[in-house]
Amino acid sequence: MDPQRPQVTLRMLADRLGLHVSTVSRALHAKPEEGRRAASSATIARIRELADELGYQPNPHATSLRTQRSNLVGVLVPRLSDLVLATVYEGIQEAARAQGLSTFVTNTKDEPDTQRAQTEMMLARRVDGLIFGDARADGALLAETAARGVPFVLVSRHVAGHTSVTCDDPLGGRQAAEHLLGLGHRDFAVIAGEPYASTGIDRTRGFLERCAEDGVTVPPDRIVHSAFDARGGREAADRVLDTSGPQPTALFAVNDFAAIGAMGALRDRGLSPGQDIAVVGFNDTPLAAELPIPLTSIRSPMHEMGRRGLDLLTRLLAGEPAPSERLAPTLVVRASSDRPPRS
Amino acid sequence: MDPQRPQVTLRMLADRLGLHVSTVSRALHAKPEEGRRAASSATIARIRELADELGYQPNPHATSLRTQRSNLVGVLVPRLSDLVLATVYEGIQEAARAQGLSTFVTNTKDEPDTQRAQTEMMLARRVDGLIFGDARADGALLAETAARGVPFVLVSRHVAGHTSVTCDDPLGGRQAAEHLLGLGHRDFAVIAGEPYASTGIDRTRGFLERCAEDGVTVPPDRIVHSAFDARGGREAADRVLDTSGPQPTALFAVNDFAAIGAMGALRDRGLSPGQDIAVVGFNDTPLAAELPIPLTSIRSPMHEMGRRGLDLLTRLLAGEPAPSERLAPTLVVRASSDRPPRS
DNA sequence: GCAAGATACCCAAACGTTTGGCCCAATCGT
DNA sequence: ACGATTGGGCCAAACGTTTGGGTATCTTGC
Repeated sequence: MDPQRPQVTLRMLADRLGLHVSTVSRALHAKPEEGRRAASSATIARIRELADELGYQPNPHATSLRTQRSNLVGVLVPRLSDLVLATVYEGIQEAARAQGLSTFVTNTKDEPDTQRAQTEMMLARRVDGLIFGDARADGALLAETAARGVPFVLVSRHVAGHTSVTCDDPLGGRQAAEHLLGLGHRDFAVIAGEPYASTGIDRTRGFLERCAEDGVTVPPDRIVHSAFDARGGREAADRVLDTSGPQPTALFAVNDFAAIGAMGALRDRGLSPGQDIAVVGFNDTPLAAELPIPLTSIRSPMHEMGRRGLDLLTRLLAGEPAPSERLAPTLVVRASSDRPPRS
Repeated sequence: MDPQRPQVTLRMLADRLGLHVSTVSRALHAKPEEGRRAASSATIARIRELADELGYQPNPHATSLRTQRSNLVGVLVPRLSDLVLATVYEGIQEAARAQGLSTFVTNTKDEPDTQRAQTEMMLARRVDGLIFGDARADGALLAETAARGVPFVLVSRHVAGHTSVTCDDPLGGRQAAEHLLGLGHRDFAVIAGEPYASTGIDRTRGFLERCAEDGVTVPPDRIVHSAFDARGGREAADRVLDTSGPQPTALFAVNDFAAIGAMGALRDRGLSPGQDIAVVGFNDTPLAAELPIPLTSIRSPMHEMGRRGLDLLTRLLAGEPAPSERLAPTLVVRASSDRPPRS
C-alpha cells in the first residue's frame, strides 16, 4: 500500500546525529528569544539541517496526545453549499492557517438534533474550540456547551450572552430602508428569512425601525419568513404577492439568494424587477453584480467575519478577553432599485 | 479555562471496575462475531454500561498514534465558495461520516503552488488519503503524489492514469448540443471554462463532436475560455459577442454560473436570453430553476460524485481495486432555451 | 482422575512527542 | 585553587491507546 512513506521521527534524527531525542525536540522548537538554549548553536544548526533534508514533520497525534492540545477547531455551519457561510468559512480557514491551526467543518442543516450530534462529534475529535455559524435564537445547545467549559464563538449570527462576530445587521436593514425611502417608496414587503436566525431578525427589525422613523409601517402580512435560498425567496414572494390589496412597490429580502428567487416570482407575474418593483438583497454575493438585472444589496464582510471569528476564538483559548464584534455593512445600489416607484 | 472537562479514559474505566485497561479496550471493540471473546459477557456488559454512563470517547490522537491510521481524509477543492465543489464536498463528508472518517477540506484556488502546499499540509496532518477536486490536466503534482505512495482519488475532474469519479462530461456536452440542434440552432458559441479543467474540456469536446455529426462547426473565435463563475461568464460572453459577423443564436456555457454571467452580458446588449438567444448551462445548480429566466442546464450528480469519491478512496485504503466511475448527466430544459432560433 | 482445551483475564511494549530534572565538564570569580 | 555557575545535553516519565503474548482457573472428554 505505502511503498515508500517512512515517516521521519525525532528518534531517527537523534540517532543519525548521535543525540538524544529530547535534545532534538528542543532544538527544533527553540525560539531564538528563549533564555536557556537547548543546545549549542552549532548543534542546533546541524539538527535543523538534517530535519530539513529528511523533511521532518512532527507527528501531530503524538504532539496532541502529549500536550493535550489538538490545534484543531471545529466549525459548524448550516450548509457549506450556502455561499454566505462558505465564504465565512474561507475566512476562518485563512486565519486558522496563519495561526497553525486546522479546521474541521460540518453541515448541520439548521437542525437542532444535527447541531447537537455534530458538536459531540467535534468534541470527540478533541477540538480545542468551536465556531458556530448556525446559532439559533431558540434552543439550549449553546448554553449547555458553555456550561461544559468548551470555548467557542459565534459567527454570522449572534445570541445574547455569547461572544460573536456579526455584521451590523440592524444597521444593514436601516440602510436598505433608507435607500428605498429616499427613492420615494412607501409600500414595502420584507422577506425575512428563518425566524430563528438573528441575521434575518435584525435585518428586518432595522428595516422596520427606519421605516417607522419616516412614519411608514409595513403590514404584518407583507413580512414573511423564508429559507435562505432561491427557492425560499420565490415561495415567500409568492405568498406576499398573493395577498389582496395594493401591491408593494419595493421588496427587501434579507439574503441575496432569496432576492433572486423573489425576482423570479415577480417575473412570473409580469412584473419587471427594477422597473415595476424595486428589489434589495443582502450580503452582496459576487453573483449580485453579474445578474441580468444587477441586484442592489447590502454588502456584509463575510470573509472578514470568519477571520475575526477565528481570531476571537484563539484569544479565548489563550485566556484573553474576547469581546463581541459587529462589522459595518455598506449599501451597493444597482439596477434592481435605482428608480422611484411608478407614478 | 476548562472548568469541567475531565476526559474519561480507558484507565478510569478500568480502575473503577477493577479490571485491566486492556480488557476494557477489548471489551469496547469486541464485535459480537469475534471468535475469542475479550471477557465474559457479564463483564462486557458492566464495561459498556459504565462507558456509556461516563460518556467515554476514545482519544483519537492516542488511537491514531498507536494504530498509525488517522481516519482522516484530506479534500482539496478550488474554492468552497463555488457551489459545485461545495456540494461535492457535502457528498464526501456524508459518506465519510458513514464510515467513521473525518475530513479536512481546503481551498487551493486552482493555483499549483497552493495545491502543492496544501497537499503537504494534509500529509503533515497525517491524513490516510486525499481527494482532489482540483486536478489539473497539466502539472506534475498528481504523479509525484502517487509516486510517494499516497492513496488518493480525483472527483469532478479527471486526469489520465488516476482513479476518478466524474460526471460523463462528454455526454453532457453532447446532450446540450443535441437539444439545441433539435430546436434548429446552427450558430453556436461556447463558454468553455478553464483550459486546465477536464470538465470544461470534455463538455466542450462533447458539444463540438455532436455538432460535427450534424455537419455543424463552431468557429474557433466562438469558443472562449473563462473562469467558472458569473464574472468569468460575463467577460467571456462579451468577448464572443464583440467579434464581428453574424451573432450566434445559441450559447453553451460549461457551468451554470458562467451561464448566468453570460445572460447578464446578453441583457446589456438588448438581447433577451431565451427569446433572442438560447442559453444552456451545466450542473443544474439549485439556482438555475429559480432564476428570473429559468436556465436550461445539464444536471450533474454533484452530491453523488462526492459520495462515490469517498467510497472509492476507502476501497483504495483497504487495498481493494478502485476503478474510475463516470456518472450520467441529464438534460433539464427550461425557458432559457425552449424555442427555435428567430427566423 | 488427568491431559487438553477453553475461558477470563492481566502484562508490557509500543506509537512519537514534550518536559521537568539531572549530570558532567568547562568556565568564572576571587 | 576551589566552589559556584553555566552551557550542553541526557534520562525518563507521561499522554491514551492497541495488541501479541502470557497465566491462572474452569471445563470437558475419556
